[in-house]
Amino acid sequence: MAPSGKQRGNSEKRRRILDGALRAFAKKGFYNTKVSEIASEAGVADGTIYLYFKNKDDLLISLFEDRMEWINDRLEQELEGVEGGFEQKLHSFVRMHFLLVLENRDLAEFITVELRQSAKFVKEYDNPKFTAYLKFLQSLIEEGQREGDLRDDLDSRIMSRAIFGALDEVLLQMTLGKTRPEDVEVRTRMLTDILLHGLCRR
Amino acid sequence: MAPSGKQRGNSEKRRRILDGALRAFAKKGFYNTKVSEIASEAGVADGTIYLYFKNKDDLLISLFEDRMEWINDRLEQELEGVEGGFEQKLHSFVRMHFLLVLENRDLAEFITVELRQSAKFVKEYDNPKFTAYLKFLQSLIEEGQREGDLRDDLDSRIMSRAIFGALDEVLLQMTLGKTRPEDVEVRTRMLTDILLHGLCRR
DNA sequence: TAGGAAAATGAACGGCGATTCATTTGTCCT
DNA sequence: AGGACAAATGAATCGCCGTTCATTTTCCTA
Repeated sequence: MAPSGKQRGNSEKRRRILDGALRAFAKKGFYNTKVSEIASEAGVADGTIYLYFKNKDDLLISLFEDRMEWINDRLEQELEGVEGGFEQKLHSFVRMHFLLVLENRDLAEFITVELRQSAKFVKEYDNPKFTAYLKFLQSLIEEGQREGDLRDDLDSRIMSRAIFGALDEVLLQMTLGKTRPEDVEVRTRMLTDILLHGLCRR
Repeated sequence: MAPSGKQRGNSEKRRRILDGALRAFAKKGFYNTKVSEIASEAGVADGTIYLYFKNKDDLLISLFEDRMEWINDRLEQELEGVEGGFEQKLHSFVRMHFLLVLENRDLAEFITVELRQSAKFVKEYDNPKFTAYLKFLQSLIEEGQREGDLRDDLDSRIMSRAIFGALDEVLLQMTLGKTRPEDVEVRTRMLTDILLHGLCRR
């Protein structure tokens, strides 16, 4: 029996399909990508996809979970070792967000463009992995508040959204234009800085 | 002859179709909306749509232009009369952005969800009306810098993106959940405040 | 090495939905 | 009134593409 869509792990072919789908979706978007294109991108037959995923929607969702999980893991792992207060941690967070996603352009296009869609139209499904991302950012903020670095009159839930939105939009711009590695550093510093200290002259 | 897609202005029916399309797209998204659904939402026959728009894509683009133009006009007009420095202006801008878009929920869903899509997949087409929106925000920032209220070590192009991203993401959250009118005021104050002064304790 | 099961294949199917267009309806002159 | 022109209609068309499944290939075990 073929493993069902929910089946975790193992299969090499499952990976190939997810990778192919990422490339295809990044290029033309979910709705403009034919299943047969994904198949050829992955180097498998059309039918094979249905051995690993229930249907095209399931493939989209699975791809999300897979990539968001990857991002979350790496983010958590990288920030583990960061010493210093909130300032330092936020800087690392922003930098990591940019670097991880830009590490491959396709992922950036996929995340920035398709996440919104799924937020709404696949809303019976929770998107727990994206929620986890936001939670992570949120607890970073709450920690900063507890330690006294941060103002505590701010709703951390809303702030985490706002920060994600800002990062995501700037990322979109970087993705569509051509970004040089040094731009990442510049933008990281700029964004961290205004998030911490605001736009006003000190 | 029927007026072509590019034809500006006049027709009552054109309006009805745009309004119907907005409602339909907000409910199910562009790709999940059938042209016949738009037609019935607008109270016209399927074929009528093709008298006013070249095809479904053209309808999407036209709807964008129409609504973004509306937002830009109202924004400009409302901010015309605002006295005071950058602080006051930014506050009004944020507040207006929220109010205008939430004024009808459908517009909010449409803008937050579909704008991204079109940013990428209809990219041969410039989306000049969205660009105008960003330019407006950008010149607000530059004015603040010239008048000395704002730090001038910040790239206004990137900042305007970041601000838009933050607003848009918070708006998305408000759209999907149920937002009470007083929430708008709270969020406006909160966002304006951290944009101006940052997250750090003063 | 045979044979049986799991995995993979890709041609064919079927439904859907954007678009068309022959026909109807409405409007405006004289 | 009537006819000419514009606008609107909506049923029928047709190409597309997600999905299926009969067949083939691969893999394992005895």
